[in-house]
Amino acid sequence: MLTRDFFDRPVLEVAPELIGVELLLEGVGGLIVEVEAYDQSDPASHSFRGPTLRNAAMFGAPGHAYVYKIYGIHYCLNFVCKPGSAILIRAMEPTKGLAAMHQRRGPLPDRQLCSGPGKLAQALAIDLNQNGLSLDEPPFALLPPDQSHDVATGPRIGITKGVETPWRFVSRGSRFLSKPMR
DNA sequence: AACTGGATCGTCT
DNA sequence: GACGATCCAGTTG
Repeated sequence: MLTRDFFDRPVLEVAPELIGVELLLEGVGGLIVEVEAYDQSDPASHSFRGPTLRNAAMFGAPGHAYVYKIYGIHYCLNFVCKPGSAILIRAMEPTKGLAAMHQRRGPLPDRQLCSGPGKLAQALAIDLNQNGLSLDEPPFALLPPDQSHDVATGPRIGITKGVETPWRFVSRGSRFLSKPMR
């Protein structure tokens, strides 16, 4: 299990180490293949203008979930690191509970089940009920990688500020990314 | 393959 | 009152 100490470090140190980690919610999930880092100095981050009701979890204890709703439709899952910083989980390679994920996402190819932050949240049935939950106890489980992964870095996706900041981390060559890297 | 617009609503200005 | 750390379907090339 990945415990609080793992997350109580600089967000740029933690983010690449999440590639290959198995994320499960109620036993359903897969291997993390794409993440993005956000911190308080970053104009693209929800924490940039300080604590609010929505981003409260981002300023809480490390090792907890920060979930928010975007565009009135989708949910996105983050892992909180040091206060004001978090890592957006953007894509996974499905490994466990494929039937449950297909039930929630529809009869899609496996590579499209979790290939984006909103898709991943839908596949795992994540909503605001998970906001603020600890990542080292049920319903969550985080298991360390059993192989090493080649991590590639590049600019983040879908933002309008901090566009050049290369804080996107992906498993190089993975077929399960939200978008190919560069 | 690349781009466009629509869906839909909580949060902050 | 505008906008977003998105997704999908439709159109165009």
